[in-house]
Amino acid sequence: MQKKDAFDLHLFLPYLLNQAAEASSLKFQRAYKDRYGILRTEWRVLFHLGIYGRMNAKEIGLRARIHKTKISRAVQKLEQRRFLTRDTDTTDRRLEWLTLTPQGRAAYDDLRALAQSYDSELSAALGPGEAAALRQALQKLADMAE
Amino acid sequence: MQKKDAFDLHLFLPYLLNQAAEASSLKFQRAYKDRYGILRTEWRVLFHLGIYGRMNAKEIGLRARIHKTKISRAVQKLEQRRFLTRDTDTTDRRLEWLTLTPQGRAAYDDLRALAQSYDSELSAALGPGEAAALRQALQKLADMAE
DNA sequence: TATTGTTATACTCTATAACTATA
DNA sequence: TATAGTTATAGAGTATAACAATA
Repeated sequence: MQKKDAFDLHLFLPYLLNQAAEASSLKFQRAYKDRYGILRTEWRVLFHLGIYGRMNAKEIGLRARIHKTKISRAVQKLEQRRFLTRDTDTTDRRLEWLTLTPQGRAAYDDLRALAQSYDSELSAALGPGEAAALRQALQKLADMAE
Repeated sequence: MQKKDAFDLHLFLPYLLNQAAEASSLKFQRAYKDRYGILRTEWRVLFHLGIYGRMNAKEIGLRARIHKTKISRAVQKLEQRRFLTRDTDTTDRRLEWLTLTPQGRAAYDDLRALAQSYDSELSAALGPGEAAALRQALQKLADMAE
């Protein structure tokens, strides 16, 4: 029996979101780490280049809401692993265009397939309607903090 | 126009969950940090003691799924801030019973009220039905990783 | 002066092994 | 031997200020 002012921590959204995010990230995290030795920001940058093609750091930062310092370091790592190449823009030499190498694209293709099947697995566990509703609610929350 | 094999990163559940968790945690995180100078694990331990009363580290770890080393450090910090006291169990001297001090309870009461109003705010932004469905889906995901 | 990207630095969070003291 | 809790250490993630090069 609970008191009038009872508070259920396990229903508190920020707490619950963290638990779910951590649990659902673990499996995928191990995959990109074990297979390619990359970290969170690095796979996110890899995916942006895989999905949208050639981009510069600024654009990636805007789309993924990642700070430029994180991107800078992730790009260095991905370059060291020969997953991307950098080309200075010819008219504005502050800009660097990033492109996946064949190796980078192969890693992306592999991880994307994995992400897709893992996402399907999670969606199936939730049920299709529930999964769609979940995505919508999460996007609302993510956008609130703009 | 998207290719057949297009993958929308922003619909990938682990990614989306992280974005929403981070966004929704920020505001509350600043509150407990600015007001009481405590960190994530510390407020979680504080809340467990506030909600359930006297507990030992093991019990907190089981309920909150926090590793014992994290709890150990959080308890030390909370003790330094005079938010809790430790009492060795009389029959099994390996056990330490943790109890909030009046200061600890005051901090809990303050933060709990804040958490409640923040949670209401988030729920209202989502709509009541959607918020309930969200909580249910998140609990399913959090429990999957047991 | 403003912008793109880099470097330095500090703090937060997580994971694991090894340890103590008790049982 | 097993358990409750501690310490040490490393790795991963985040945040911010200051900087160089270019516009």
